[in-house]
Amino acid sequence: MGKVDDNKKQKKDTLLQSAFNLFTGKGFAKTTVSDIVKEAGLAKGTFYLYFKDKYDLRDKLIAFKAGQLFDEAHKELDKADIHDFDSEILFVTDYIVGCFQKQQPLLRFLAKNLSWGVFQETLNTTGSLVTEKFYDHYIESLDRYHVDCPSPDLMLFTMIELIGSTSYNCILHNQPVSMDEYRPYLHASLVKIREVFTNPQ
Amino acid sequence: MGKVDDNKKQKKDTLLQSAFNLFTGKGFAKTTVSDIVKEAGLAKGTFYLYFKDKYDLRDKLIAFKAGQLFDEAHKELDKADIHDFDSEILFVTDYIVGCFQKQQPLLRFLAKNLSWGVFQETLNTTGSLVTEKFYDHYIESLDRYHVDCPSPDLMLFTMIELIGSTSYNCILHNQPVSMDEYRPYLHASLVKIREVFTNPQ
Amino acid sequence: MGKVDDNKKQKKDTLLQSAFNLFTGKGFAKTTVSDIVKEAGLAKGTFYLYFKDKYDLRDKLIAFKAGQLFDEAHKELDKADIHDFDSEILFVTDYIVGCFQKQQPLLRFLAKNLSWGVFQETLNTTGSLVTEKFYDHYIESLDRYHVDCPSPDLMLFTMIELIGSTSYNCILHNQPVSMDEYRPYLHASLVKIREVFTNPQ
Amino acid sequence: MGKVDDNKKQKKDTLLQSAFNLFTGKGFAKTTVSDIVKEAGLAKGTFYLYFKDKYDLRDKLIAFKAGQLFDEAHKELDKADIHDFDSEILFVTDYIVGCFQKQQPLLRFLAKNLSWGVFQETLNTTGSLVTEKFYDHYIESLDRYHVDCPSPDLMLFTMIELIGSTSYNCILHNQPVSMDEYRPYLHASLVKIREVFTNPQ
DNA sequence: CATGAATGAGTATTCATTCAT
DNA sequence: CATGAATGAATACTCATTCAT
Repeated sequence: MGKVDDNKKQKKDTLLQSAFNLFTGKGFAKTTVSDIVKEAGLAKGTFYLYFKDKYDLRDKLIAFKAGQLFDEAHKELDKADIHDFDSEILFVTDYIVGCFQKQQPLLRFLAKNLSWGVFQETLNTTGSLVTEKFYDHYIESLDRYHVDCPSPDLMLFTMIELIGSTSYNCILHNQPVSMDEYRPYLHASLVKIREVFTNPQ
Repeated sequence: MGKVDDNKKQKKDTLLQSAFNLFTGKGFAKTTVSDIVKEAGLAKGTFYLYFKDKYDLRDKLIAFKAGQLFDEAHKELDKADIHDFDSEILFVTDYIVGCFQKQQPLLRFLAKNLSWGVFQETLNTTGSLVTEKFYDHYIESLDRYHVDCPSPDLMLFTMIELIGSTSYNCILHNQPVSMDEYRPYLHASLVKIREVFTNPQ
Repeated sequence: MGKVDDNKKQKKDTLLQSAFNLFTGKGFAKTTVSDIVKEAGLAKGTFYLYFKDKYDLRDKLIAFKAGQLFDEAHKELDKADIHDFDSEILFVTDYIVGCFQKQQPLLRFLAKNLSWGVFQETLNTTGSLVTEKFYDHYIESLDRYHVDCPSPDLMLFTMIELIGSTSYNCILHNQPVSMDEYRPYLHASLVKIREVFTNPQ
Repeated sequence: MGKVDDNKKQKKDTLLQSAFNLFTGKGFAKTTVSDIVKEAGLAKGTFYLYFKDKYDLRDKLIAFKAGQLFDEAHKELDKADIHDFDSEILFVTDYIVGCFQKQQPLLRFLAKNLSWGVFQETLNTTGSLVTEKFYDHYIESLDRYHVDCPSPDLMLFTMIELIGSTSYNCILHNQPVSMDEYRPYLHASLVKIREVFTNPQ
């Protein structure tokens, strides 16, 4: 990668980061392209060199941030001392929920976008293979712990949807209860969902 | 209610209906107040006699449409010949999912707004008590079928979130599978969630 | 016509006149919609209430100005004491050429647009019947002076094209000669063209 | 001319040709410098090595294309077996009109630019002497056929203007009639114009 | 010579909102 | 109450031009 390409990558990243700050700060709708380039310290035209429009940037940003989140969760999981499948699920759940609690703007932005669609997209769109690693680990864990799960995708889908949508309400609006109060129920529900999708050995 | 009030109510409803058509047709962001009044056959100024702005109308519309949906589900449930709690849950689930399948624009609009927040809002905001009836029925059913559920709100919340977010993906994008393929898993998951929140007798 | 309609007509005319001043002053391409509304003392949005865009205004302006020119020529012809067909032709020619000499910006604007296409357009587009009167007079004159002209449209077309395009060069650029020097040749050519299209009696 | 110069000439020609395709395709105003260099497969900066701006290129292109047209007409005339002055005029007229009919984009581009001004310009601007040859031939023919024409430039001017502006309407818009229908009248008019500018022997 | 990333002034166009009728 | 003409701030997007490589 030459000097020019380095420079280009850096410009693009600056735009993405500036946009993220603004989107999480004042919301997507109220953020203008002018705001973004001003924050990034670049010229208006430069924006259009890297993104088709504001929506294009947003989509790429969602995929990027979601991928990043799964990647971090995966890394932490590797470090942790866990020896059964359910514990892995709950660990990742807690990690993601913890991130959301610490970074509510991130949650607000990813909001209800943390769904299967994005999960798929991060796999394909992102140059990096971050989500792929996470997914591979998931599949391997099923095998490692001898979990007989005929439809692993559907199980993962169900869990991600439940985590995402309950986080939104409990963390951002404390509705119907805070996430700390809800977490035990979420854990129990996830384990039960695991039961639905797996056969006893 | 006098003739004038009738007239006013009718204008408001016309605006709501026109807005719904446009929001589901070309999306909220791309729908302008001009579009709405043109579709409604009213003057621009008239809009502001009934709504503060586009966002005000949208919020009222979400509450209205969501309330309507629950109300219909409730009415159908009353007509049906059902004699246990889980069957009631699955009946309502199937009714709502069925509506979404038939009216995908409705799903797209309510989309991920069909959450606890809206559910609460319909209870308070809407003049009508539609959702209240649905909620009362739910509480009564727990009692009628002797279901020992210490946190009925949390159970309802968990179910609504799961139904809403999985519908979005399975119905609108057939991702990861179609709703018809996913429904058995959704049913099983809901029953398991019911177990999480209830104590055996 | 009510007060409001009067007001609207006046706004539209103000925009047309302001645009004409600017188009003839600094050229069509360099005139912006902002310039036009500023000159007219109106708001930007008002422009789009009356015209689709700058091009729409230009087209309407060409038709309007061309029609006006023919109308004036026709009125002057009515006043003049002329008793044969060729004299009428030369009188109108001189009148139009005279206008162009006095109002070179008008010539520059109408430029090579003073062609059969515009002539037709003024007949249809303009609400007024100005050009129609001119055309009717032309047809009647052929009859009045017993001129046997099987294709009056083609004759008029040929003359208008020749007058328009030679005016452009001779008046605006004095190329190849000034209009005063060229006029005798133009007259002679027009009379000869009349001969081409008419049968001797 | 060295290899480098060849290369330069070729780049310039590529730009001219690309611009011509685009100008005739989507119009001058809507064609951008970016479009031109993309079509030419060159870099943006390269454009400015050869032309001052888009307008500079256009002017050179008009002169070039018009000169080319006259040059071809002249060459064909040389090959043809023609023995009187009027026939030469009509031959050239038919050749030019024929080109326009076959290449309507060319007509649209040269459009009303095919005037005395351009004719003059091609004589001076173009490095080549193409138009000069055409003009010399014209002057020589007057002499050869003993045509007594005191103002040859004015005669040529009148004819070119008439041919150009009638072609525009009849060929591009079939207004007021098609060129095939109009051609006899054009011929007759040109011969009559010749009469205007020449003295009988 | 050639490149193409970067620039940022410039422009068209939209649209929520007001208010005189 | 209802209207819809008028407003003008706000914004997206373009594109000619430059200049470091």
